[in-house]
Amino acid sequence: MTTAALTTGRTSQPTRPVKSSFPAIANEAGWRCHGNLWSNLQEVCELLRIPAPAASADEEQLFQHVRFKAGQRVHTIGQDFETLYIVNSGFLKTVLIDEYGNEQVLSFPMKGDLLGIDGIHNQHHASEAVALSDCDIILLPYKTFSALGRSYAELEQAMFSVMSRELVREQLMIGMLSALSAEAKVARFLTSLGERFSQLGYSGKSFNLRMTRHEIGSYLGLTLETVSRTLSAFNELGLISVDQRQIALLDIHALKTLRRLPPARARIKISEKISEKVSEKVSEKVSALVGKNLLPQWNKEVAVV
Amino acid sequence: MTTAALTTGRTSQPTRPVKSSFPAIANEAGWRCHGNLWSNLQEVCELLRIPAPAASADEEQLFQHVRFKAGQRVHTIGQDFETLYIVNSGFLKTVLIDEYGNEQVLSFPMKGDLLGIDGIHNQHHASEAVALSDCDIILLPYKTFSALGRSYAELEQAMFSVMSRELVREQLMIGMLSALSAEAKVARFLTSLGERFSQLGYSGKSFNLRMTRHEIGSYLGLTLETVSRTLSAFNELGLISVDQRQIALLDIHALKTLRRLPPARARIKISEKISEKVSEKVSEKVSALVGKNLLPQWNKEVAVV
DNA sequence: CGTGATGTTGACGTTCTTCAATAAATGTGG
DNA sequence: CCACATTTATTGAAGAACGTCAACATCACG
Repeated sequence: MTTAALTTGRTSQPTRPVKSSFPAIANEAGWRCHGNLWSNLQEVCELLRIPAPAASADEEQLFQHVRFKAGQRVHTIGQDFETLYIVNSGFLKTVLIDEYGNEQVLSFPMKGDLLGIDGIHNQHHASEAVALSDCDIILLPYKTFSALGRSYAELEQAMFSVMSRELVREQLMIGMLSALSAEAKVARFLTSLGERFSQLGYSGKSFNLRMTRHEIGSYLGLTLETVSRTLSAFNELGLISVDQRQIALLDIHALKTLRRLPPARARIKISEKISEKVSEKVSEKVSALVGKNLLPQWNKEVAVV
Repeated sequence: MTTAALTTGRTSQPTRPVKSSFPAIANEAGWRCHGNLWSNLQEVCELLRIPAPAASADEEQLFQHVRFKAGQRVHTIGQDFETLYIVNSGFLKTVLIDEYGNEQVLSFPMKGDLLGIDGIHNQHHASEAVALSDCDIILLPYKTFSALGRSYAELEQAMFSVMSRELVREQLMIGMLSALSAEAKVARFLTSLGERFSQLGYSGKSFNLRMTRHEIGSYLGLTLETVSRTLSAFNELGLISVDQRQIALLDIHALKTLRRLPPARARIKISEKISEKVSEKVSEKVSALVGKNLLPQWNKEVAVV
């Protein structure tokens, strides 16, 4: 299908808001295929969204790029930890494998994300990073990084900040996993994906999912069927449009504030009413329903000493 | 109110551990009650289970202790980040507060745990730490820590390791939250608490819970009723004995490997059978049942490229 | 001793999973 | 390029697991 073709084309190399003024290397796909690419510290910092240390141009340190094909592993559980990884392009998942060999998806890293932090402790990786599309990854050998930290105190500081950021992200994930309904989980998953895409310069309202329903379900603590059903429900309500992995967010506000969908029988009425009116009213309708089943679980908790 | 005032007063302007020629003080509880206690870097590192840097005795740095009464907050959400905290004694919870004021428990720190990491990013705390019992906390002002890191590279390295450890812990938490049944969550919660206690030199088999059923439920993504019922079920099965907050773990192996309990009607038969036999057989019985409902959710996932 | 916080237990309902059947998409080898 | 197998996605029906509501018991604390 056209969709499919478009999708693959896009995942492998989306048109990039390039900062073309770079002298050494421009981030263009064509340049890479014949060999490796290298990035300097400044590029790395930019990618990680941390302030670059004032470059002392003499001791210019370069970092190697490595390409992974979809399905390949960047690192595996138990593997010796030697290097951190920064995603320059492509999409991945990180997973935990439990005692029975089942995957538990922990995150879906993309451009600008840092991989491998979990290996610092124990010198072994606790999780596994798998490429969901072809990826371009920058190697940041931990020894090199440590040495650099000694020269640039800001760098060390920035790395603490990145790790802290990651920790907060996981905390929010924990909160979401234990407190939200299936619908709310899926809704937030979609909006947060959208936000990440738009931060990278892509459309935050229309994008392709790089992962299967199963992987989404694992990430959110749901079954793939529940994910599929929830997406279908959102689609019927006009909150999103979904065709396989092609997603368009139609009512981001409703998705963000949604806590629980009305029961199916009530929903039918709504969509009937919708068909009578202009579709712009959907947002209001749904918003009105949002907040009905508020505080189903922790509502008795009051944050007072 | 008084609490709030106290909290703010204390956290907003903690007395700084100045470089003072204070004599080193032994960690005896009695010595503290009339005033503050101070710890040197070596004690701090010991507490954090990281290698202490070879002490250059001249620039001996001391860190102040602060005591918190049960219910007081060590830091609150949004508060400016100035210092890290190390638990020297006592029990706490860290919580997130959602948009409706509901608490989400993230962890139950105890002796040797590091608090406040989430504040490094953004310079504001993303979570709240509340004392569940009277606590003795060591202040580790971030500025001081950063400065020390410049002198002792190992210290910085160790701090990366601690943060990585924390990250891995949270990853495992995510895995547990999304993959396990209520029974398995409670069982693992108990055994992991036991392990932490025994690492601290207390009994790992018999201890007091410092938190309410509600807090456990929040931590595990369950309601307080489910927690209570599950504990009762374990009690009936002879896996634990529970009386209010006093817990004794009777069959740790079964608790660790348990995935799902047999339905209540089946359970009755078991306990009848048990009463006929010696209670030592409980473990085998339950173990036999464990593994029945294996792989209910992610079992079709195969980790192959 | 009484009051509020905490814990237990039951009955019931809803959400989500499980199982199953089918369809659509993707990849493979001829 | 087409048949084929494989993976992925959709949808339905049935039931289990867990949450909700409620009543009561117990504990902690002033």
